[in-house]
Amino acid sequence: MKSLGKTLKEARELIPLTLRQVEEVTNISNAYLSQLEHDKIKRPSANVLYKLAEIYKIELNTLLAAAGIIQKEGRSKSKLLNTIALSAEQLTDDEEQALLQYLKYLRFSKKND
Amino acid sequence: MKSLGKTLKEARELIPLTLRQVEEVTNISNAYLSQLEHDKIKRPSANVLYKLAEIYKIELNTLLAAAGIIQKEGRSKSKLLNTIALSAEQLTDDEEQALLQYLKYLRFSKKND
DNA sequence: TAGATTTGCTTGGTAAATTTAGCAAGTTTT
DNA sequence: AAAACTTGCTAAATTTACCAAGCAAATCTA
Repeated sequence: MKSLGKTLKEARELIPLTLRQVEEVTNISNAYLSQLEHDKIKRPSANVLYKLAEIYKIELNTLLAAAGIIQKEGRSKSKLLNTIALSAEQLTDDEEQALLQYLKYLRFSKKND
Repeated sequence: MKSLGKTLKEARELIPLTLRQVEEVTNISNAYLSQLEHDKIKRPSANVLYKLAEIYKIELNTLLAAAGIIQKEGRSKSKLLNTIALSAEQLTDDEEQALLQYLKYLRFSKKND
């Protein structure tokens, strides 16, 4: 299971945002964000986790699971997939098509091995 | 909107359980539980909220709302993005990583044009 | 090439979360 | 009726989340 810090850092870099940009939106200091990403914080407040889930466009359950608070993800396979899907919101139509094409390619090449 | 403390106290008395019984199950001290029920705690950890939602058999969202962390419900995704997420469910972890890499590449090339 | 900005990070301090200890009012037991 | 236990509560002590300030490496600018 990926740690909370790693989960947060991946989500942030995927968008991508700097620590200070996240600070500006969430009012969570960049210092604290850095500590979170290095797993220095054991029990962050629900407030913080929710704000980050919101800005990173990932499910709160994903963060709760990464933080070891809940065990299983419900039924959606992985949190990375939510990350992929939702962060794709900022892509242009062309880029979205390209991503779909690439997905098709992945699945196709899978069939022939 | 009912306060977090009132929500917790009502839920506990409905079962019913004493503060010390809840403490035994959750490892949250009865002293702290009492403070929670009197709204002395502004930002409880996600850990605490989740454990209490579990033992009281109420939705975590209910507690988050009572704590003023979330307001409403509803998450809207575009259909195309759902397609992406659903298709990606059949991928292996390696393929998932490849997709992530490709998304990053799309983002990156977008930044420099 | 040097100054200015940006970025992630660490350190030190403070306010707030959480626990320990213990009290007062009830309830049970003998 | 008084030990003995239970229950909710609070003050004090401890731990930790969270922030302000500032540093070093990287990147940008002139």
